[in-house]
Amino acid sequence: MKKLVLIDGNSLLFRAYFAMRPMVTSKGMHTQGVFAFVNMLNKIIADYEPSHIAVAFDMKGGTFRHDVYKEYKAGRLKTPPELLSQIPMMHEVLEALNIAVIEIPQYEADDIIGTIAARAEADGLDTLIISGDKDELQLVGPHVNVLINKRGMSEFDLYDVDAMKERYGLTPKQFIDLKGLMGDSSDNIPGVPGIGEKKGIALLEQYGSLENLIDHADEVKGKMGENLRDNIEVARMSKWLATINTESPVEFGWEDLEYKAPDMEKLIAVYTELEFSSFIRKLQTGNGIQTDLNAVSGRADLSEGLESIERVSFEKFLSDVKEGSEVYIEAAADANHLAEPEIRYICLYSDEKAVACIKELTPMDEAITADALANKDFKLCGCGLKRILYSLISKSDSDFMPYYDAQIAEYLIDANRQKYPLDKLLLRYAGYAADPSEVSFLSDDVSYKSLELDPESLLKRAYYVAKVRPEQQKLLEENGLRKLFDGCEMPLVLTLARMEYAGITCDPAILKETGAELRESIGKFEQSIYAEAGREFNINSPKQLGAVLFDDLGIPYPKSGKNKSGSYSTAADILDKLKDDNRIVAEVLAYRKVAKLNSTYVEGLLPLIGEGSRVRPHFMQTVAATGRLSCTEPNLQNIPIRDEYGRLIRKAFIAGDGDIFTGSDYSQIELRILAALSGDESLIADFKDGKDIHRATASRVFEIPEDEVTALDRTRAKAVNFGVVYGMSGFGLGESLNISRSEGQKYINEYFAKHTAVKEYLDEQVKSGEENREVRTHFGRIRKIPEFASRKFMERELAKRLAMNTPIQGTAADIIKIAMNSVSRELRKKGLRSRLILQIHDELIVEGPENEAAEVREILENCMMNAADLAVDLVCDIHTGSTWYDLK
DNA sequence: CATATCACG
DNA sequence: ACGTACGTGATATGC
Repeated sequence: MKKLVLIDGNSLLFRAYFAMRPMVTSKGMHTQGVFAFVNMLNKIIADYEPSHIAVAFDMKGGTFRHDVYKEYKAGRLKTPPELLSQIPMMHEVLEALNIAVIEIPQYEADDIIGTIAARAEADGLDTLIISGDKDELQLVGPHVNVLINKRGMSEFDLYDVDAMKERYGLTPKQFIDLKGLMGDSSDNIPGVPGIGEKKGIALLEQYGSLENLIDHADEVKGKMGENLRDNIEVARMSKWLATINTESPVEFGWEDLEYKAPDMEKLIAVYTELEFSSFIRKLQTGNGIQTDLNAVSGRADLSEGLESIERVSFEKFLSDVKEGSEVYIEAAADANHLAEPEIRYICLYSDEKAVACIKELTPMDEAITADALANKDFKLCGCGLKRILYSLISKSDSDFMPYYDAQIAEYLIDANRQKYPLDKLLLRYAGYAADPSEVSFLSDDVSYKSLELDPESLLKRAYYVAKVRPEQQKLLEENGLRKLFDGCEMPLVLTLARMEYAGITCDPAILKETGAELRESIGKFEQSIYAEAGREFNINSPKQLGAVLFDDLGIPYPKSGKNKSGSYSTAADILDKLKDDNRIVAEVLAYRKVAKLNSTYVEGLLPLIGEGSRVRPHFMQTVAATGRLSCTEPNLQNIPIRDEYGRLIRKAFIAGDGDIFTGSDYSQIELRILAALSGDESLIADFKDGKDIHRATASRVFEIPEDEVTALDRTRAKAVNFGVVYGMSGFGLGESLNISRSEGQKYINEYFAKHTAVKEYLDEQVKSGEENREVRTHFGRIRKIPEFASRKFMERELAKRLAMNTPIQGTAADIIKIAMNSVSRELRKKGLRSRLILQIHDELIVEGPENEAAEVREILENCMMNAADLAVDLVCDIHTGSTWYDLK
């Protein structure tokens, strides 16, 4: 039996687009519609095994229906440009898949499908029609079934004649009559007023067809009968509009529609452009389609290049490749942050000379090798260089030069990505679909397993980075990111490696002592809470806690709804409102504080203390979308400070013998940046005059003299200042100040009335952000904001806030990164033993001998103040102390 | 593995 | 007409 599949391209692509979260390629193409469509297509073909297949599309311009009724489909929302641009892509994919695409001017996809289905019926083919809307149900017949896509992309309803009867009580032909009566608001087909699906079906059950109903229109009673008699012509036209034309001028032969194997070369090219790596991998692992991918995917080219590399010894490599050359490097180096790292192999590759070496190292020659490498001043290229540099600097105090890191480059191109695996970069920039067997050593968490990798795989990585680089670098340059990359991010790779290797001493004895006190405190609160509750339960379980507080004890829940999982929120801001009236609530809050300190900052930290009692965190350079760093294992950027009790944790972090910490933090850096970027005269003047910015803001906004500003005024102004940076809403401000939404909004309005330049600046960020779907920091760092294209209100609102916040937070991140590089460089240049050890977003901490502290202070101040030249000065507060706690 | 909570800037 | 301030990481619970 021959089986035909007919697909309504427009309606399914539309469905596919809205069923998926946005997918955007590195070049900014939106692809989720095509992706979901192809996914569905693959499934249909696998499940249904058609002998013939075609996809019909609507064409631009009017249809024969518009000639009769020009309001046809009027009032439709404009198709989003992100979807529109996917229609030509879809055509390309279908062409590569060798699936017939049919479109005819003046006719809709429905008509094409109806016509082909009619011909199929006559010629004895079984037809399956797939669509996203129900118009096609009228085509159902003994040999024609219709699949209607429900929400998601994987769920479908199958309609045959019986299913039609069951669902609507109608024959497929009567379905057209129903449309004539009820109309169709999405196509702007009027129908008879007052008749919807229910009444329409009832009438058709009684009279059989629209025509017969019209003949007996007099019999219909009441208002409905009146409406019907007044709209007979409307009903006739509506039915005509809704009728699919099964005699459209489609010219085809069945041989044109035969299902054939895809054009692999074309398909891989298209998938590559769309960055559909998972589809390409599926093609490779077979999945029904057999082909020689080596020949078409470009892999042959890469492996040929790889094989033609001349292999030399490490010594010969150093003598052949001249000093200062670009060298691609990879290493089996574990960058162990608990003990001294180990380097087992080093691979070097010169793309220019097409030579490579693999050197196996023993603990004996690690240092000599690292020194020898450093002496050549190579420009080091790789993917994830920080790990390699960490291990190299642990063996040699020489200088190394990170020059091109593909992971960092990709982060600058698109900071929203969660991971930057080399196989994705290869596909994107070298058109090379990695073999599944390669994916494991191309993933971006090789740092955890690099020691187990065989040297050939390491060399492959180095070589692949060289193949990624040309196109990636081009994109970097086209986006104006080269300066940020060369001048800031690449030097930072080494700066961070040095910071990580330095680490900070954390005294486990002090920590354990604190832990003992905390555990005692936890026990006391537990007993007291159990006593008040009348029973024991798990206080750490928000679910159980909510039940105890709001059900058992009957404390009134101060919020309107419950949260999404249907339980009470027991978050601190909720409990805060209840703690004065309920002793148990206050105790729960206190319990939470000590429990948090113990689990995260005592128990969590202890196992991360390594050799020499030092903790060595990982500063992550490609995580935060704004350009900030993040810090893990342990996260030393969120060690408690706000509460005195938590702050005591910092006493465990102590400077080395004879050493001292010097910490320097930028004063109000984000508000200074806001003042500078917006050019707001009053803010700039406040900073020039060295004023307390929150007090000055309160004075101006609330129109009271500065010396009459109360503590409450200042608190409120401070919240407003925070709010401005976050892209605040009346609600958000209200929430943070425990005032009403409208009162919050009032403050915002008053703030903007006094700071029109700030208002204009933020509006401009939103406007250009919306236009370009991205914003930039002062130093040109890009954050793409695809949320602007969302059809969800909430996400579009988020997009606006991101557009306001990112340039500010990101510029601050740029500035401190620049400062870090110069601090690190200066300290080494001056031959000091002091080293940069921590960065906490607006603060740098240096550790070193006490007798260097004065010079360190000067270096910190100079480097931090001069990191940027803005309309507002950058000011730092500097402190010293022998523990982190004392750094205040 | 997702959710809730809470630590920091 | 919709839910709500920006950016992170670690821990515990519970499906």
